[in-house]
Amino acid sequence: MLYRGCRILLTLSAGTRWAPRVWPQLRGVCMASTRASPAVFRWEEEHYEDGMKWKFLEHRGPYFAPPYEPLPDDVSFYYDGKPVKLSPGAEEVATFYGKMLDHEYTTKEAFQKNFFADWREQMTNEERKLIKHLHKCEFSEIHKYFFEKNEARKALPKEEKQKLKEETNKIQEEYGYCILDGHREKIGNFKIEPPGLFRGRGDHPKMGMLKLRIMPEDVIINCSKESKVPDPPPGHKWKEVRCDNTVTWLASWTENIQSSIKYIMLNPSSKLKGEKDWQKYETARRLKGVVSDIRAQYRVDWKSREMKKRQRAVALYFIDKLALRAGNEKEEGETADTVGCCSLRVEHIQLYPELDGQQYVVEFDFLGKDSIRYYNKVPVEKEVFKNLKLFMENKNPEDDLFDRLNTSILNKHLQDLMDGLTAKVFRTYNASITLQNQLKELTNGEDNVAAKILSYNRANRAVALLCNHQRAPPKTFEKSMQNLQTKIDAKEQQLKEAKKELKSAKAEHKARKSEKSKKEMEKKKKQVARIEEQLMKLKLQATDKEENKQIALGTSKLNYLDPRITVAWCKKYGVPIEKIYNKTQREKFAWAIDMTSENFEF
DNA sequence: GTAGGGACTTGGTTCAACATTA
DNA sequence: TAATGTTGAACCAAGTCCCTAC
Repeated sequence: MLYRGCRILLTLSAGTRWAPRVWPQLRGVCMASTRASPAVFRWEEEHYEDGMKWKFLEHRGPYFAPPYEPLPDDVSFYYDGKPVKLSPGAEEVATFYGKMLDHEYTTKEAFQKNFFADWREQMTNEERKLIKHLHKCEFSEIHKYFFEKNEARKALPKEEKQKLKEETNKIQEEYGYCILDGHREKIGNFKIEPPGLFRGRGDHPKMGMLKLRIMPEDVIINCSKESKVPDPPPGHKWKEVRCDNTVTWLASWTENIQSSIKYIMLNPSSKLKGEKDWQKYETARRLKGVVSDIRAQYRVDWKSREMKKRQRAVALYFIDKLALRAGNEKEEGETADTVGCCSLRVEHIQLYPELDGQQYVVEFDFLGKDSIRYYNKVPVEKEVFKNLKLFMENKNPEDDLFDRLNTSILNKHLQDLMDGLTAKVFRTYNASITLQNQLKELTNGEDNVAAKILSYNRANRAVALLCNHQRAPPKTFEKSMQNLQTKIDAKEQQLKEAKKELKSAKAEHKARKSEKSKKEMEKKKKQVARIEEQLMKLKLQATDKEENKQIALGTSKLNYLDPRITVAWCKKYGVPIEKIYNKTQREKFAWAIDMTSENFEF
């Protein structure tokens, strides 16, 4: 077994390029390949005790949001038609609302109500006495001011923009990296979230509430004892400086909306995150080995005498077959009303003994994570159908479907079936195995690269569909589809003409049989072939786009698909990895790109 | 078993940068 | 060169799962 922290020393031999960046526990698997890397890394012999994530951690602390800049005098807020100069605190909150005026949020009652209540808390006594109704408030000048400011920024001359960019880069350089066990690692989110109005998704009861400004006094710093503790901004102090090497965060604070903790953590390209990711897929691969036993077991459990067991078995069947999320309980009234498998309610499913020629159909209709609708009609086994009927007996629509089950019970059971198994592993496993199977099915080795990429995207799409990863169709979708069609039409016309020219060149050659006429004919032939290829590329592009309209591929690519499947596929079929993974994705999956051969099997 | 806190992953939207077209 | 379309990165909300205290 490979282990953390074994020594790796890479040297360059003549003829090789830079050695690959290698993580300790990947030793032996990845030595074969090389890839461009800015440096040769040497990992010292490190022994990490149980639960220890690092030995040395040093960083600059978080980057704070810029302070509030008051509005210029010629920009006014109006109440009941009269201009009112607000106190800085109240004015800042007013600008949060004013900026959002053209957003749908501000039309929602809950948003308005929450905003107004929190805004009034920031007002002075006099302001509170005066400003009593939101509908008498006029933010349009504020809105206009920020809109124009934004436009002006966009219209800045090149040099000015360049200057701004350099400043951003400087901040990134200074705050965006840390030193972890001797290596400079990129931080994911080094900026503290600026104050604003909370934008909860779906029907969130807290939307519009004021997200307070975070001060250094709210922030806990985590770094090692031997490191230089980051300086708080002048005149300020940290809430606490601690040294906890059993966690991976560099800084944290508690936000005021849900009083949950927010963290500053490393970028996915870091060793720490990469190792965890790799581990995740290894767990999913272990599930592959036992999944048939587990499936056999839950089928048996459908007939158990214990109601609890039956519910557990049916829920697990859904999680396995439909890739549903676990479905933790949520505090009522604190968040949008969304559910996952274990928290499904009677009202979320409909049973049809027969539907559209199929038997035992279950219709799911509920809001899942991020209030994304899950709608699906699924034929199920007779036993499942009977059980569901039983679970629903004598219940109200708003009652829990699985009243004897929760995620903790389910996960405890799964832990007994396989070490490290939890509900979400099924999603990872089913997503990855689907990709692998679809790629096998859809890829044609004879195809050109463009067609292979379409096949890949189709396989990716099958996974996104399984996981219900949706997106709002892009605003420009119809138009860009039209543009593409125009291009296709033009290309077809071009092809028609080229074919005509070829035909006459052929006739010409038949008549003359000269070297020159032959050359001319060959030239036309090549031209036709070229245009045909271009046309096919465009058509593939159009198909791809159409099929992608409402489906988001990114989430599965980033979180569910074992990158080694993709890397192996690229190698096997000669598709450059850059065609599938962009720069960020290649950085995140560097471990997989390094270690995977074309023979990899998930 | 259950409530609540804590750490970490997953997720869609928005914004900015880049590429292409008019 | 400006306008427009496309892609990638940033953002931060919303999940999962684990642990502890009762």
